[in-house]
Amino acid sequence: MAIASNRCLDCTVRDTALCGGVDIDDLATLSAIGRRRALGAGQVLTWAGDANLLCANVVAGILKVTASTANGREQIVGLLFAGDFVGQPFAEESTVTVTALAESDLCIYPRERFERIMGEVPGLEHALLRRTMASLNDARERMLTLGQRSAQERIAGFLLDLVDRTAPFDAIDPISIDVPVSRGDMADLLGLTIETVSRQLTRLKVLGAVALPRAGRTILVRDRAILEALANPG
Amino acid sequence: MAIASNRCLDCTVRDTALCGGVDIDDLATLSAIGRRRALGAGQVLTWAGDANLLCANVVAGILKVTASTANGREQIVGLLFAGDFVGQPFAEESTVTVTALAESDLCIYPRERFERIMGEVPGLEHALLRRTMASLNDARERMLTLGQRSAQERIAGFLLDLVDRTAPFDAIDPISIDVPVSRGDMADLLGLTIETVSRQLTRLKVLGAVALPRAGRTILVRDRAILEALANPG
DNA sequence: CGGGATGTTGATGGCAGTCAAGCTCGGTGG
DNA sequence: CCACCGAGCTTGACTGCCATCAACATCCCG
Repeated sequence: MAIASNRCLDCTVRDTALCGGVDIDDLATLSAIGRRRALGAGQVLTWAGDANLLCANVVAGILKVTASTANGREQIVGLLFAGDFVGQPFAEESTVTVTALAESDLCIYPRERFERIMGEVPGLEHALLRRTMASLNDARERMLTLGQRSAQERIAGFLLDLVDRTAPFDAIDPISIDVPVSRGDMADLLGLTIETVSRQLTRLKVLGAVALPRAGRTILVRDRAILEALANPG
Repeated sequence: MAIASNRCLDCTVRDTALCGGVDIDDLATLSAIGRRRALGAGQVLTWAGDANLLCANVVAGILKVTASTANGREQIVGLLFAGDFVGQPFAEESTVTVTALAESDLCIYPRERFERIMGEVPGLEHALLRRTMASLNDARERMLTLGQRSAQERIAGFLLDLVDRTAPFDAIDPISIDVPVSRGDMADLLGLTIETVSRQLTRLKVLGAVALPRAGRTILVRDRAILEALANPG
């Protein structure tokens, strides 16, 4: 028990994850049902349509949450980073597929046991509610993008989100950012095709907004103002 | 107190709304801070960007939740019907605009007081969590539509949703449905333009899937199977 | 150094947006 | 009762953005 508790106290996402607000004593309860699991890039945690057996906290890495049409087209409906919560408590069946985009570590709980603990550990349900509402806000913003914005606006906005995520608030150009997903995933995230993503990026390069060293996942933002103008025209 | 409690017991959405799972005794607490408010068609309950002052239950009517770009394009990110919860507890600022699409009745609570009561009344926070997760599922399905489906698929899927919402499970064609929103709102909901919505509807008419008596908000679904084939091609 | 995965670039076409005109329907007032 | 009017809806002509198909370049890893 003490060992289990210590395991949580040492956790790298102790402060940012769901368990952050939980009392030290209650941590042991959580810890007792949690198991670490590593996922390789491309490995799937849960499939849409399968029985909904688990919840988890992301300890490290990055995962995508996807929904698919009957004929196989895929839409990324969310990205998960260290500290994020994964899963759908109280649902019998999973409605989304969760896939690791890179090596990831998770702290996994059996769903039903996790639900029971939520009723016992004060603050846990509240914390999850806040996270779920934040996810909903995120989803709504993404709906706005998917429904109303042009390819240009989507790419520029995506890059700005990345800058805000990785760089300090008052960072000055140029800022080097590491795109955590492939072009294909960018396309699925933004509701575009790979080719359109690629074309818009080279357009940004021509405009001088970014530089694309060695055609890969590193992007150098040379002029943030240009990106902001393109993301919000008008 | 007894009067207040009775007011809730008589409520037409007592069973379906958030307060459905609340003890009769606790209802009085909720009732004490709730106020009825009627909204005319087109009236706005909350503006995106304004201080987030209230939450509410929809007693009757229909409302839209919208997000907008800086240059005025609008995306409907959700519809609210009788029994649905409105608002963003724990947020200082509202991120969406909520507008009545038709005459609507709400049961309004001051946000901060509602938050306090959530901490006191057992089951309330849990019920809200479940609703929020349902909204998130809804939002994800809509993201899939906005990102990946053609105009044809969007319209057919939308009509099928309406059928499922209004008609009994085993209803046989033809089914008459009442579209609760204007063409313009359909467009904003589906990420299309008014003209495209109109064209796709007449296309469905030509295909024999629907009939459009007197060009308005009533649609007769003649052949549900056609709609299903169009909504899920491939 | 090869081979597969990933990313870029080019040519083309179709779907849906835009602009514009006409239609339908309900309401209003002469 | 009918003429008028305006909002909402439909239809048409045209344009343009982005998807599609295809070839090529680059990167990565054995």
